[in-house]
Amino acid sequence: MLLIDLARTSTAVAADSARLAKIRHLAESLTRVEPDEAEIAIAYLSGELPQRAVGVGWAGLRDPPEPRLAATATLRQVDDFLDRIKAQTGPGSQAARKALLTELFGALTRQEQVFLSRLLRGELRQGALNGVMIEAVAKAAEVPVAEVRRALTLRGRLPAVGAAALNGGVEALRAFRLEVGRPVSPMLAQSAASVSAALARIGGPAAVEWKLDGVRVQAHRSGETVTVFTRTLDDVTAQVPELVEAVGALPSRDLVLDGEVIALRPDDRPEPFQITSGRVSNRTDVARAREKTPLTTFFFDALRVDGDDLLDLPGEVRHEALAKVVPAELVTPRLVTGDAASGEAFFKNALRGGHEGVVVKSLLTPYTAGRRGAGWIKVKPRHTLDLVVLAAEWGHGRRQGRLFNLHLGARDPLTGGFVMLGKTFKGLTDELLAWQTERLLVLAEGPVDHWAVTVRPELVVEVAFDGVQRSSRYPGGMALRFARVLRYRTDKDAGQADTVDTVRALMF
DNA sequence: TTCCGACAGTGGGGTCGCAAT
DNA sequence: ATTGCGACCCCACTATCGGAA
Repeated sequence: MLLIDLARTSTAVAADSARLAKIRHLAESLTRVEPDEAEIAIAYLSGELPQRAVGVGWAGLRDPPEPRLAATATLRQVDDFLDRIKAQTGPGSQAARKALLTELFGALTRQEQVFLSRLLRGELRQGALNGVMIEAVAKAAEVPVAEVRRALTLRGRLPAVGAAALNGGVEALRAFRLEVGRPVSPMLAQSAASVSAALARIGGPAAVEWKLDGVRVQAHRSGETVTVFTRTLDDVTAQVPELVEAVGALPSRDLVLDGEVIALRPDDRPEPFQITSGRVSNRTDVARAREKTPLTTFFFDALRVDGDDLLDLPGEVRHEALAKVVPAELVTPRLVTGDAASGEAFFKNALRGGHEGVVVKSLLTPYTAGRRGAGWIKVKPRHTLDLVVLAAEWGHGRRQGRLFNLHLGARDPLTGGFVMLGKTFKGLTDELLAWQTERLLVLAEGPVDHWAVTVRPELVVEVAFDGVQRSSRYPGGMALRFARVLRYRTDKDAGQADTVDTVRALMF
């Protein structure tokens, strides 16, 4: 199949807003693809690369060569090129990568260049990614969607699962099993404002568990071999020796466990997320990193124990299996209750320990990987501040022509000025977007360029956020985590905004 | 030789609008 | 009315390369 074929499909998918129409376009394309190119086609049309990442980003794609007029590149040829680009490492690799990229793009038409460039930047913007592709694969392969989902849960990668469906049908999909050593898509959680709300949504007794602000891990053990994967299914075994040792010491030799690693201080309070994250990412001197920042593991689920696959069993049954093979100190603290007051008390207790919040888990639901099912609901406290808009950036895509991303500042009583604490674009409705664009242009100070607009610091917004973290980016040395707009405070002027001192007090 | 800027990639994430159910 | 999905981006960190000091 030619790349232009996929580029055209992508354009058609983007042009139709109806999801079913997108699915039709994608499925039609998949029915025509050669068996040995199916994996590539599925990956490209769902915004992924078979190589995952090839070391090319925004900067490398800045000035492409003149396009060709005739489209001749096949999927296989493009894929081979990307393999070669990815393989470039060591001295001179940046130039070599750039040269290969130029050669590749020089062989493409304009439409192919645009498609591949978006794909490489991870900005396909056709309104169809994995979720829609699952349906398209099912349609093209004439198999039930549930079969595709089930296989995807167990295999984690849609291109591989989709190719199996197209080439081997239901039978090939049923051949996917939970395999020790091969990561499963992790189960994700919805969120709720309070434990009572979460319990109400679950509608019965539930497990309330500490939510630790660490890194999600999936540990596999087969015999003496332990492998550890992250949420995105990357292998981090070498980076977390503590976890490998802990799992290696368990009595069971056949395990798949779900949990979290976190750096704790000597008093058992958690380090800031930055510390845990940095430790897990460190690959150059793990031994020294471990000495300085040891990791602690907490498991909260078991997907397989001693030959039994537990994915389809109720949460509480899986937890019982977990508790049987994992000592209590390695199990995430939890409370099973149907009582809102006890649940809230447990939540407060987790916060007192310095933790992020809790996850409320149904006792009944199976391990529904990859989708934010209603089986798990996270609850975190919410802080709010009234901050001043210092500038705004223009939006993209559907937000084109609207001032979208706000620069937020707190009042500095010492200087009478404002200290920037971060940005946010979250929580803004279309209506609010239109209003703020108009309002901010009136307040514009200095040039209105294509990137951002600096404004007189007069507009006050109420912002919610999860916490304050240390920052080397911002002059105040702190940044808001997960900031989102709640509403404009038109009743307040900038002089009534919260101060940097208030923010600083929240940092510890 | 060492330092540092630029870039890519990955960790953590929330909220909106739309289509479909 | 509810749910699922994609789009829209945030900040922090590490690793790497390659040019400057």
